[in-house]
Amino acid sequence: MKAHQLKLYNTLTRQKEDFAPINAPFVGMYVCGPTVYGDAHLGHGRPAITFDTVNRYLTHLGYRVRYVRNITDVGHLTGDADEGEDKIAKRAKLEKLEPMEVAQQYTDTYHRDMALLNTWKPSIEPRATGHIPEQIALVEAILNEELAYVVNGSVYFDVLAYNKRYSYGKLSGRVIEELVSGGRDLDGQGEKRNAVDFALWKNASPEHLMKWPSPWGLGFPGWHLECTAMSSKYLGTQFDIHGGGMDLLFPHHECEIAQGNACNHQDPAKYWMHNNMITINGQKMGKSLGNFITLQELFTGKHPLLEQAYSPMTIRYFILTAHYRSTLDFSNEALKAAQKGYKKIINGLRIAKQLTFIPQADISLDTEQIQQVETSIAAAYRSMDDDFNTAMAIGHLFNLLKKINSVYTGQLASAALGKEVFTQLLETYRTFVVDILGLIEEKGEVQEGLLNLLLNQYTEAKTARNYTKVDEIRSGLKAMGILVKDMKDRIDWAYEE
RNA sequence: GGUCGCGUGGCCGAGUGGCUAGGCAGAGGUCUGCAAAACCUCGUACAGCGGUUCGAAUCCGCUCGCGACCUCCA
Repeated sequence: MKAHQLKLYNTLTRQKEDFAPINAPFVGMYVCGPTVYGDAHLGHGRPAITFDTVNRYLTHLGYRVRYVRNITDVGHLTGDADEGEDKIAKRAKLEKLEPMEVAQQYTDTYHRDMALLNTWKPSIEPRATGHIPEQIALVEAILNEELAYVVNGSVYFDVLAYNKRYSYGKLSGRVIEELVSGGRDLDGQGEKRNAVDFALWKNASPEHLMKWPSPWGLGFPGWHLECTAMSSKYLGTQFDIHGGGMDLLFPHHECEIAQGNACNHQDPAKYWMHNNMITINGQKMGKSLGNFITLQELFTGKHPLLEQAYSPMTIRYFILTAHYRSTLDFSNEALKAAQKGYKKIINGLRIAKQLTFIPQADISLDTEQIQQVETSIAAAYRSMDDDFNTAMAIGHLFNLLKKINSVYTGQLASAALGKEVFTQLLETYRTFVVDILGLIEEKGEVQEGLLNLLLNQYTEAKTARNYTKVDEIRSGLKAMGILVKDMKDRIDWAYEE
């Protein structure tokens, strides 16, 4: 294995930095998970796939990753600044269910969709409601530091007091004075001393469904607190990577940094990574805009904007063809192109599995071909080392695929590459596609035994020059998504692209 | 209004101061019973206007257009 200098873009410093884990070979990574009050949509797919790929690549490089991704099942309020209603409780009222029933239901569908997208499960997936004591302890610690205050059974973080000792706004680049003066919600400040303050603990009204006893009375934790509680519990007070969507940068992640410093006197994470948004017609796809498409709708094609269904692997491939820090625009055209690209990659995988090295004494090494292969392999790794540039890595994979296909069709002899390079070609391709990018063959209804029977018939008919029958079989299989490929010396098949 | 980012060929989407991104679509070719697949070749793009430079799509400035965050949001 070559030496890799992985670089990643750190939102905190706004530049690419050499990745150096605090305690190599161990890597601690925390990623903000979903609030389980609705079906997962494309926007949830992006961070899940992005950080799954980070996880996969770090693992590939030999790091031992502990990947923690939370489930938010309480504390997320609707409406403005700490004044709204709990999202899950709201949904529960609508559906006449227990809040935990709602949370369970959407946790299950989230897991189902994430499995379909072939994301690895997190090492630990903690729930906010399972960490109430830890969160209460944090509130007490922050109160002890005199960086929070109690009002009517609620506790608020005192941002101005904090900013005297630390620096609030360093992640998002906010300037505290502007936040204070230029704040928009002049009306709904309520109990807070200042609009920039945020809730650590909220007093629960009598009709509130989810509430716990605390030193300040019955209540529930503020949204930002859970991530601090769970990340520090499972990864320590300072860990390597904190990930999430760009929309969480402010205020959520900013508040996490503030809470971490207030309790532990250090920044919670060394590297902050943020994936960009998925847009639709140039606008962010999100719940607030109501323009989101759920993953299930994509998989089934049941949505007015969808011209057809797109498989989970097509979605995964689609997301990986863009760099994670770029916005990615949704369109049927782009999805269809992704579908074809994905099929091409996967057919290459099938082919790579079949190919073996054939020594041929009469064929000499082709240095130009060898160099092209070696260059592409190195470039694929370099792309991943450069802030997980999957889009570029995929480009190089297609170059490798061309070589594989050339060997497959007999246009390039494996002997011309030499055994070592040939083996490396197949191995690198497989490793990137399956292990790193997480693209796998989707279980089709293809029964290989039946298919081979048909293909034998096909070959027989062809030998007999019964082209009517040949065409019949070919078009019949095509209707089922199978392409028959007439090779020089044999018949093969592929998924239709 | 404040902060930040973006504008690449028909579409999507990478990118580095001079060296082919790639995919999809399209054209031609090889192969083929005909196709398909695969492979080879091709378009010669970087919002506009200035500037820095031997040389910029890549650096700087301005203009135009778009978006994100500032409020729950992946």
